[in-house]
Amino acid sequence: MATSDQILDTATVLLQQRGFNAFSFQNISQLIGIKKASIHYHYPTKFALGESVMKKYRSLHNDAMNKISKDHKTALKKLLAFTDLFTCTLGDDYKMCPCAMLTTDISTLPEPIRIEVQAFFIDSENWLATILKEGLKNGEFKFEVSPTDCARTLFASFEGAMLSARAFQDKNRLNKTLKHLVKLIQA
Amino acid sequence: MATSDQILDTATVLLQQRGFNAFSFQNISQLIGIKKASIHYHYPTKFALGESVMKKYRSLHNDAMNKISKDHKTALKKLLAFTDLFTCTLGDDYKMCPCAMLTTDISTLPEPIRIEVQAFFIDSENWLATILKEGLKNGEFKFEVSPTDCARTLFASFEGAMLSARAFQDKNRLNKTLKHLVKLIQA
DNA sequence: ACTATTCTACCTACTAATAGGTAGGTAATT
DNA sequence: AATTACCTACCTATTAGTAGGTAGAATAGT
Repeated sequence: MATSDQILDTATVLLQQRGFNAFSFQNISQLIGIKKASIHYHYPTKFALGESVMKKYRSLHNDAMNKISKDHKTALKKLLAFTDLFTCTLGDDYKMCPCAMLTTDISTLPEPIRIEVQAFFIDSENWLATILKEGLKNGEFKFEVSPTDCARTLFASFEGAMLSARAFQDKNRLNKTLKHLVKLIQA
Repeated sequence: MATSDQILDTATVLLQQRGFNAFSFQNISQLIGIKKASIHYHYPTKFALGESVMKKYRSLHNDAMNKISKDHKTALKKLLAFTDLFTCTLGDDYKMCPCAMLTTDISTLPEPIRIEVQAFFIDSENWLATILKEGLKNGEFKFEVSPTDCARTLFASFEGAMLSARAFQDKNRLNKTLKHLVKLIQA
């Protein structure tokens, strides 16, 4: 794998595990076996690296959502597949979504990263709103707010559920809450 | 106000705004007008300070919950008053709950702080579960999971809603989601 | 009541480690 | 000859934390 991708992937995991202000160029360099200064050749600043991390993560996340739209027929199955993304992200080491990590750090971050974080929220919420509209129309779901507002509630709640699971190192906290939230909007 | 309390309160706000790994003893000392080294007299280490912050915040939070239990009659009104705590915490500068901040930072924190963070979750969830049980019994609420699981879902979702509001600097994102979540369990 | 001692709550001055970032060189590839 | 992808060596700023000193208040002994 290209060094720039190794840097990006390592930074992504460190961000998910520790947060933006708790990992360093030295951490990355030691993990992939290059010198600290060499990272600056690929990413001039830490902020630039952070922005690239978020851009790639968002792109992969959009790919995953598109795949779900293709692979599943019912709105419910699509929504459940979406919740699986959170379970996968949490993994065995209780990694957070980079978007949630950067949101807590947001007051220390420059505008380009903030915009990427918001874009991640918006992409996810838009995809969810589409699925919710679909499920509302064909009677799979019921909810009394707009699909947009319901999507915002679900996405924020999913992120919160990850946080809770992380605090207790307990995957059940995530899985149970995901299932419960889906049940709450089922017709 | 006693210096140790000034330090504690300043640290609390800095934690809520920036996260544990993005504020320093120097930040605190400059804000309250003492020397950096003097903070170590009151709190030997940054971790000790963090633990004290969380202990005081949890204590005040428990007081607030007890007051709600006394001041309101119906379970619904108690739950709504609870959601107001989140709105107040967010404030005008989009502060997060210290518990959520420390949860993202948790892999960089020692055991005593982790225990405090978990205790904050548990205190909140237990209080919520009591209110939910009450509302379920008298027909104010309906939900198909245990009060404990429902409490966990609600609390995690509330924290997620704060995160979302912070990402967009938009209080509506918090308020709408809080209202929506309450509505979802109303009978 | 007066003195001696101890304690409180700071201070200045320092340390070792680490942070992000830069300058300039080099070996291999194009 | 120029470009790519690194390297060594360095910079300045900042970090948490420590050592040791000091002014003033509280306490104890006579």
